[in-house]
Amino acid sequence: MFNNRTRIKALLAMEPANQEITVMGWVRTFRNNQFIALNDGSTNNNLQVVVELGLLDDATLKRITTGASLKITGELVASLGKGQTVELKAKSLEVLGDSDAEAYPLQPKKHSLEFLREKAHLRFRTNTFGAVFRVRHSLAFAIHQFFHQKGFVYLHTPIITASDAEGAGEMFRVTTLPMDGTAPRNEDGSINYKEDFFGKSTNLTVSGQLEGELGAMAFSEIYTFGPTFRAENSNTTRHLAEFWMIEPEMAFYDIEDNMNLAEEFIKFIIRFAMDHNRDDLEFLAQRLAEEEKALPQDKRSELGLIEKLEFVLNNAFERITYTEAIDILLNSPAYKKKKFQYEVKWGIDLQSEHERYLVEKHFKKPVIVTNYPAAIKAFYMRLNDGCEEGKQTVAAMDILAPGIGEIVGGSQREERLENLLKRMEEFHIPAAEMDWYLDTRRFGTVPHAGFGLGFERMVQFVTGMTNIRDVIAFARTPKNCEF
RNA sequence: UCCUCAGUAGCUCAGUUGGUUAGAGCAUCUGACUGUUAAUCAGAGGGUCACUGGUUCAAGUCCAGUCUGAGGAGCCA
Repeated sequence: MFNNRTRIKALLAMEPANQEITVMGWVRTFRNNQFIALNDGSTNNNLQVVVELGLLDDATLKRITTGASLKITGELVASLGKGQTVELKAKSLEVLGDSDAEAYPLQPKKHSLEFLREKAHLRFRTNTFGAVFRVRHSLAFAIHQFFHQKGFVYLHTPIITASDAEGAGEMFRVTTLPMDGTAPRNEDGSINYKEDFFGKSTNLTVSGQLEGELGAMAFSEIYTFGPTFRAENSNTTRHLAEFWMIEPEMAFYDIEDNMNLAEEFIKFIIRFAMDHNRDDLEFLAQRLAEEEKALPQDKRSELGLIEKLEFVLNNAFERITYTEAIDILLNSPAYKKKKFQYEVKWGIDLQSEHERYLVEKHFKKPVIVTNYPAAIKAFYMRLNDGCEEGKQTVAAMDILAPGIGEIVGGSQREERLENLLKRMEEFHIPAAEMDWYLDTRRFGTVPHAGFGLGFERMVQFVTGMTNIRDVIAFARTPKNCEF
């Protein structure tokens, strides 16, 4: 019977009245042969367990090492020491699992994030990663709550897909054919995928959007929240080969409705984490402030983590069109001083340096950029009517966040069959393979819109972690698939 | 994939213009102490200087290649 234990989070909130309590957890540090800092993951705060002299024999005392798991029964009393209000006076202590102090990699000291990335199987046991993953959980939970209360249907779109028309990046191939050169061939020497498991060439999904649109054409509003795979050789602090994405898709929404939903959504989940993970966020804020002390003045954040999140909650996102964004860049001191590496003119895709300037220097808050040139955006985005000759735009919207860059990419979808077919032709997408998708425009098409939010980027934004590999349990990146 | 930087003890790092036996703090182990807060004090052990090759009387240090990591860029969420 193990479930009579009290979780440390609950215990720390109790009034001490010499009540008998059983706790279980892992030793963070054992001081003075007398004070155990015990953590069970329910909170970042450790419980101080006091082991009085003579309670345990020397052999047992020696087994209380960093990382060991313990079951302790004792009395909850007001603490005599300064660092905590309550502590557990042990009456009995059982070592559930030993932890060889010489072999256990985590020491009661500060470790680098790079080192902990290599010990990802143990890093949940540190303060920083404990906080990050509790916040990650809260954000995930809040996402379901937000959409559920709005009547959205959670749709599980497929992980394996035969569609390669999304154009959202390089894909991972899924096959059961042998890789030793003996796979069946066509007459022209190419691989014969008719012999493969699904009878065609298949991949891991890069987006659930197209399937999501099918759902929206029946339920009115759906969202997906699942893993997404991109085989890009990206080595950055904001890319993963396997990441989680939230993709709401709404019938009877235009681009304006889409932006309103995205902004409300982001604020809701941040608010949820602020309300439910205050301790964790305060710890992370402190960690970040400590980290930034080492940076030169101009590289430090103007606001602390909590202040940044509060600022986002209390201010409307800036909304500008792509054309306005270009004008701002062209009139910026940075442009006039030739600080930009890449050319700025109408028609370019905004580079990281441009997005950063808009978000971090000019507006200093999240910015929604809309109405991008049609030439640089996906085929399914709705063509805007009445555009100037040579300046055709689409009803796209990207939300740019300080420090992260693009956190949301979305659009109103092209619901007019003729326009969609024309765009697919321009993008060399074979309409025959997309017949199922085109049926939504043939049978009861409606104005609709949606967006994709990169979950890990959102977790980065809320926790202040600068490397995306530190906000997912076991990161998959080029040349790295441990655990 | 491109650019830049880095790889020395379990961890974080120092190591001079190439020159004897490669150092520190923390961790670990042993002992002391016992109301500590990353406890403290004393002592001890711990190294294929990423790997391969080259230059040299002599390489942790110089050169070339490879691998790994970090930051930035591109691709994007």
